[in-house]
Amino acid sequence: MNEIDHATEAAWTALMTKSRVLLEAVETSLKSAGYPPLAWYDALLELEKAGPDGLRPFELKDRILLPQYGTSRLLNRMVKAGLVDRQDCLEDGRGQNISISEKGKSVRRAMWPIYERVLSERIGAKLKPKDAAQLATLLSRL
Amino acid sequence: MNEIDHATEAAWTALMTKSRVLLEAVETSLKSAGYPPLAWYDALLELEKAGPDGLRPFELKDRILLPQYGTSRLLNRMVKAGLVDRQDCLEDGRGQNISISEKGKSVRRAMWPIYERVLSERIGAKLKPKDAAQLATLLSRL
DNA sequence: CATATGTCGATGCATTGGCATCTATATATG
DNA sequence: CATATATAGATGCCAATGCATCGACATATG
Repeated sequence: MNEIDHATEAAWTALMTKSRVLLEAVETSLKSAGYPPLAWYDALLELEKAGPDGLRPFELKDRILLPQYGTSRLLNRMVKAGLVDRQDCLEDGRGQNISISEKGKSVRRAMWPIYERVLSERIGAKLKPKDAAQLATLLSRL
Repeated sequence: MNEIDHATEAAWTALMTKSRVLLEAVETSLKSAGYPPLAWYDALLELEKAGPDGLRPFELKDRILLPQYGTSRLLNRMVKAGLVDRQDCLEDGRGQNISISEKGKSVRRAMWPIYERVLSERIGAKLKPKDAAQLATLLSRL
């Protein structure tokens, strides 16, 4: 089997279109409020969830779906911006531990209302919770 | 209203994750088969659908969801690769007409089986047509 | 222990993308 | 018609990304 049916194509097209439009809406809102891109939020959130021990870069990259070099550079920028702390890893001489700083926490907290507002307007207002849940379920099967 | 419910958040997360993973799968397949990125396919398809008169760049940009400067540069590369032809626009001295070349048509045709295979494996095999249609419908409401 | 192989993270190089701005032409307005 | 404003498309500058590869350390294998 290889030919795709019309519904598959429609789902793909809608998936690409809407994800791009929504992502751009989020990015635009964050930027115009003076905040960093969404990728920074994702990284900050994962680091905050990981607790005070933080994460190794290779662990983080799997959670934020960024390539190894992309994660390396993102962390550089975030260190420079003072949002995360980098320290040498004791158990593994090659590695390092990344943890969120207080400033990082506060930036993440400040970004959330902006982010949430877009999601609320663009998704919450358009789909009842049941439909949103159904959407999530269908997507999770991909 | 501004607080988002759990289902909205789950839908958003799944939307971001799956769209990125699927897109990357498509891009990887195309690249490893020696073809250009998906954006080129999209542009070629729109130009082919537009017929022999082709499209003005500003028309194309709306259909492929690219910023003006992105479209300008994409077209540069595609002209250089010989996939599209650019000619001055008669009705508007500022503008130009872009049309797909024979080579462009054949490249698009050759890309499709690669593209389709990924969609088939990643979507068609996972969702019955009815579910895919349901997914498309839910997404279309966003 | 010595060597081969694997994993972690960084980086040089080239390509792509974002932003602001420019030129040229078109259209509107007095 | 003269001037102001708007639109089409290109581009300089800088930042971000992709790719390949590197150096450092870790682990497996003889």
